[in-house]
Amino acid sequence: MWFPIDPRSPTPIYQQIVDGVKEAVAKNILQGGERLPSVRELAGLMTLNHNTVAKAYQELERERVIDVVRGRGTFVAAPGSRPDRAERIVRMKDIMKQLWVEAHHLQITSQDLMTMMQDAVLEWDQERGQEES
Amino acid sequence: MWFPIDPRSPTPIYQQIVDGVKEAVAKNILQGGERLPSVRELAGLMTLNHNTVAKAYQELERERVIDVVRGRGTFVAAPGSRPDRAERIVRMKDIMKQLWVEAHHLQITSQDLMTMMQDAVLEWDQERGQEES
Amino acid sequence: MWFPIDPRSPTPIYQQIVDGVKEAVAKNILQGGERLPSVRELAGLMTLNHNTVAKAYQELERERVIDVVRGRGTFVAAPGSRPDRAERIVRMKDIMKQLWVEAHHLQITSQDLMTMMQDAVLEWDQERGQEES
Amino acid sequence: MWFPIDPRSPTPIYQQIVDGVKEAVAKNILQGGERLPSVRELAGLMTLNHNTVAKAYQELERERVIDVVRGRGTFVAAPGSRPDRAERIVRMKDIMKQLWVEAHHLQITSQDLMTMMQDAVLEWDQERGQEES
DNA sequence: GTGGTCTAGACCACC
DNA sequence: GTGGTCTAGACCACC
Repeated sequence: MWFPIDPRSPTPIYQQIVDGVKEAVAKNILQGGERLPSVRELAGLMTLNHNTVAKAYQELERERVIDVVRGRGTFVAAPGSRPDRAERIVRMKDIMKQLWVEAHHLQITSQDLMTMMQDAVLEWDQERGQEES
Repeated sequence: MWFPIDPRSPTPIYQQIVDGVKEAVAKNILQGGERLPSVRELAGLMTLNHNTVAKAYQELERERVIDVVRGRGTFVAAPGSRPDRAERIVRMKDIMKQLWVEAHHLQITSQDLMTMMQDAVLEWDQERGQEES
Repeated sequence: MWFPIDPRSPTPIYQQIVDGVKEAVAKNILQGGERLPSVRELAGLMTLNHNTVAKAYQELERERVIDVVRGRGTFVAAPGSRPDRAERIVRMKDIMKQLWVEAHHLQITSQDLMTMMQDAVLEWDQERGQEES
Repeated sequence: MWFPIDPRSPTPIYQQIVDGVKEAVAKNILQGGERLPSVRELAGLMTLNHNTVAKAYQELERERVIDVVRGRGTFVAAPGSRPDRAERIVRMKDIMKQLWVEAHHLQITSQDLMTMMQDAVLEWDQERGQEES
């Protein structure tokens, strides 16, 4: 498990961790049931404050991406255990709209946008396939 | 021209204005050369401080979405005058990845994602078409 | 005589006129004694407010670049009639420093800066030579 | 770190801070990784409002001169992390032309201009050398 | 403690 | 009238 942290980014560090873990899960780099490093381990590895990592884990647990089991450790949630579908669908529409707005400012037609998206998705799906257990 | 502002959102108000104007331009609700309300007019209409609106307009000018002519007013930029393509392409890939990651957490297949995107794009393109001058 | 005006630039329009006239004089496109268009003529040609042009001419007269003769017209000053040397030397040092600072942020060595400057100066001197009366 | 602020200058105060920091970095008075005073510290030292300093820091971050790490502080960027070369080269040509135009109005020959520039550059390079770590 | 945002209100340059 | 800047002071998220 690894992902880059940019301390200079306007995105808070804890959010970058949240995004990084979610991406790793989406790509199957982290798989259901797999153990994550403890808060203090990860903080050590990334030279971050352990409060920052703890906050990221709390957010990931709230989003049902991971399960924190007191005294045992932190694990990637089984895919079945992630509901809050409504919230995510709203969020997806939001991201789709952002994408469409940016495309138009770039003077990219909707058709070209769909092609670009298709290509990118194929690429990420392949990365994901390679990690398949 | 109108878009809702949520003062309690974690997204800063000035950023909501930036996003709102960019969306309106992408949807052809605001067209090239069209005049925007003055900083103080818009502030009055939205019951915001003029500084907040001014900050939004400055950001929109930096992104080449609008042209600010001191002493005269603020205008939607002609489509041709918006470069910084490289920066926007990077941004688009970023948004596409976010979308793909969220989809996987929702257990939406890439194929379903493409279908949802297709539908949404059709819908927005239609809204845009209706505003065509 | 011609130079482009960018109404979108943060540089005030009257300042752009001042800069444009000064550049034309430095390049010998405008020569000592030559008549400039009247305030209203130039305003008409450039579709600007005549107040803007008048302000530019006032500034050019203050800097002794032009002579405004009431009832007769406006003329490029003879080279001899431009003192205020002290003020200009201060200004030159200022511009030189800006140039040096920008170069360092660009990671251009002072030696390369001098070479670039040499090349640019040769080019402008040639343009100037072609206009020689 | 120090530079004078002239509250009556037409150059906005926040821009004077931007210019001052950039000059200090070019002169090695501020070195890569070095911590700048916090927004409120600098505001206190200069008896300015913290918003004015914050605006300057935001502009310096946009120009990649400094790194702002939220909640931690503000640091001079490593020299490697400053791209936007194209934009800066355009800006340099601009400044070079201004210099050349001013020189001609002062009736300084191009040759004398190059000599003055050479001398000034030597002087600033020496200041810079003395700060070398 | 760190930077970021926002309101309120004043003042300025430019048109 | 137009946008831009600045102070004063409050409040917020993040470390």
